[in-house]
Order: sequence, then structure tokens, then C-alpha cells
Amino acid sequence: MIVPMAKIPFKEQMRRVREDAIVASVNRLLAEKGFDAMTVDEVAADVGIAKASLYKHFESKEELAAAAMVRVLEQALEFMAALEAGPVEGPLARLKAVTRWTMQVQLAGEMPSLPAQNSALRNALAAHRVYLDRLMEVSEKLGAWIDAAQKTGQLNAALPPELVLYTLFARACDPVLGVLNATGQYSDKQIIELLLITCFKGLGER
Amino acid sequence: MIVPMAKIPFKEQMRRVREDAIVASVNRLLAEKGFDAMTVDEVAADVGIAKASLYKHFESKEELAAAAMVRVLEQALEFMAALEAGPVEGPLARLKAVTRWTMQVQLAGEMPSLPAQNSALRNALAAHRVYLDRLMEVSEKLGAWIDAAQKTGQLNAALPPELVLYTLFARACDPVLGVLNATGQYSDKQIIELLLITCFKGLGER
DNA sequence: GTCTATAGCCAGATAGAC
DNA sequence: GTCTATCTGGCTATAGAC
Repeated sequence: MIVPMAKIPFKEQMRRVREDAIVASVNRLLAEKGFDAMTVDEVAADVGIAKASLYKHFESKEELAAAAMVRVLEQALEFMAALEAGPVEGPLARLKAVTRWTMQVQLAGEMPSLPAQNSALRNALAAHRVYLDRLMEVSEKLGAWIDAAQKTGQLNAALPPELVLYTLFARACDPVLGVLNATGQYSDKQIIELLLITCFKGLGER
Repeated sequence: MIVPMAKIPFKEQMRRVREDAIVASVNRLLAEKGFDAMTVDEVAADVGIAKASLYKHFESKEELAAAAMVRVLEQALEFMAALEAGPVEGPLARLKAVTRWTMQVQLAGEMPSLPAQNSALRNALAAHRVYLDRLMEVSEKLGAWIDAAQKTGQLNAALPPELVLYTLFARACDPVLGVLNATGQYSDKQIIELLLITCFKGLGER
């Protein structure tokens, strides 16, 4: 269904472009250095505007990080929607495709990493409606695929579905990928295939 | 072989006890909050001495973290030596036993977590002789077990041994454990057995 | 809304008396 | 070696001119 576009004022368009540029910078810096090591000054310098201008768009450093997280979650939703519309059939194949996608994002240096324990940030995220909403959407879609894959016996049905979900999220920012990449011994493709094996088949021999 | 103990001066003994207490506190705080969120003031308060006194023992916050890492690596070496002397036979069984041990340490809130990206800390560790030495010892012992397990077909021989090694290190501080524990739905024993499955058998069905 | 300049704070590290 | 008190730098956030 095609929805007629509402006319968007010019100023509003400018604002969006600016904010997109900001969030893209934040995303890259978060991926590179992590939340704590990233400074708002760096973000401003990277975008090419003054720090005070940043604060006209986002009211805190935490808001910046949340915006970056929302962005990557929406990209994930977009990818997952494309998967459902496309030729990739079966829940397991789709779960693997998403996992592969998260690894590609990591390799591209575009997976924001939020230290799991930072309390100021966690509190901000736990109160951030949009972030929670997107996170829920992704979780529900993945959850449906996990359910289906367990019912058809493609995934180990003895594992609690939440465990599978948490594991997939964890693999999306698994440090092993970075370490493996740093050795310089493997191509991106090899790294992804190796990590897919350890994730879905484990380290053991069958 | 029993080595005759050199006589240790009383003052030296006092110093060691103090430093052990300091490192134990650091270890716990690192596990609880991570390196960035941990403050030297907190450490001093937790130990019950003044901050300036801390700096008579360790010359920087990074040195504190390094000492905690050395401590846990030495505990690992001790555990691994006991494994080799004990009833646990076979390289795979030993690898699983070590993995189980690291998860118990995590559950006990005693696995120091060093954000993978902090550059000041990483530089300090990369130049820390004792830390690197212990890390190498652990890696070599694990590497030998991995080799053996791959030769006997207990571990997937198609995986590069380094990948297996990095994966085991990563699982020693896997956030999935904490998340699973936070749900309150599983006992420690269940959590450990579930994570051992995902690590060695993967998410898929065989 | 953009900028320069600065406030305010916090944490790592140190001075200096005992 | 331990303490109290302080220095110092860097970071988030804001004031105020334009």
C-alpha cells in the first residue's frame, strides 16, 4: 500500500539530515571505542559542528548512544523484513542469515558496543521508549523463528528459547570476531563461516 | 620436591597480606562494575585504607587491574594443574572442566571484566610482563589440550585451534551467563550445563 | 540553531605531615 | 607506610552572543 507523503517542511528535512549524520558518527565511534571512551567532543569534531549544537539535537550523551542503538535495531528489522519477503526459506536459515548480517556489520566497524555494565547508560536505555520498543520488535520476530526452528527440530529444543535469543544477541557483539580479524589470517568470509559453525554446531565434533 | 622456605621478614609478610586484600577487592569490584565504572576511591574504601596508601602499593589504576587479572590467571593455572593430577581424564573432559570452572567464578561474582576496547588499559596490559607471562602459560596449556582433543576427534578439527582458544576465553566472560542468571529462573547448575551445551554442541540439533 | 567560552564536577594521582 | 588535603586534567553540559 502506498501512503501519500505528507509535505515535509524544508527546515525539518535539514534537521533530519543533520541528525542522521550525527547518529552515523556516533555509531561509528561507539563501534570503534565503546561508550565510555567516546567523548562528545569527538562526536562534534567528527560531524563537523560545535558541541553545543549537538546538545540542541540530543539532550545527553546517553541519548546519543540510544539513537545509535535504535538505528542499528531498525536496520536489523529492515533486513529481517527483506528476509521474509525474499528467497531465504525456513526459520533456521533465516536465523543464520541474521547472524551473518550482524557479523558483517561488526566487520564493517559499525556495530555499536555498549559496555554491558555501565549503569548510567543502562538506566537511560531502560527508560528509553523507542529503544525498548525496537528491541522488543526484534526480539519477537527472532523469537518466532526460534520457536519454529525448535518445533521442526532444526534447533535444539532442549534449550530454553530465551537462551537461544540471548546467545544470538551476544554473538552480534562477540569479541572473538575482532580478535580473529586482528590476526589478519582470515578473510571476512572465512571469519563469518567459522563463527557460524561455533555458534550453531559448537566446538565439538558430531 | 619440597623446597626449604626462605625466611620471610615480618614486614614483607604484612605487605603481602595487605596487597592480597587490595587485589581481592579490586577483583570483586572489577567483576561487579567493570574497569571504567570502578573508581580508585571505591577500592580504597572497600579495603579500608586511604587512597594515597593504595598508590604506595600500585602505581596506577591499570596496575590494579593487571594484578587482579594475574590473580585469576594464577588461580586458573592452579585449577588446571589439579585437573592434570586428578581423576579427570582426556583433553575434552579437561577443557569442559575448565570452562565450567570459569563459569562458577563468574557466578560467584569474581570474574574481573575488562572492557575489550579501553585503550589505556590494553596498552598497560600489553606491556605488563607478569600478566603476559601468565596469559601465555594458560594459553599454552589450553592449546595442548585443544590439539589433543582435535587429534582424537573430540573437537571439530576443521576449526583453527586459535579460534577454539579465543572462544573459550570469550566464554569465560560471556554476558549471556549474567543475563540468564538475572532472570532468576535457573539454578547455577542449570545455567552452567546449558551454557556448556551451547558452547560445545552449539544451538543446532544434531 | 550555530558558535565560543566557561561552568561544574569527578576521578586519578600527589604533597607533605606524622 | 599511613593519613588528610589538594592538585590537575578532562569530560559533560550550559550560558550567552550572534
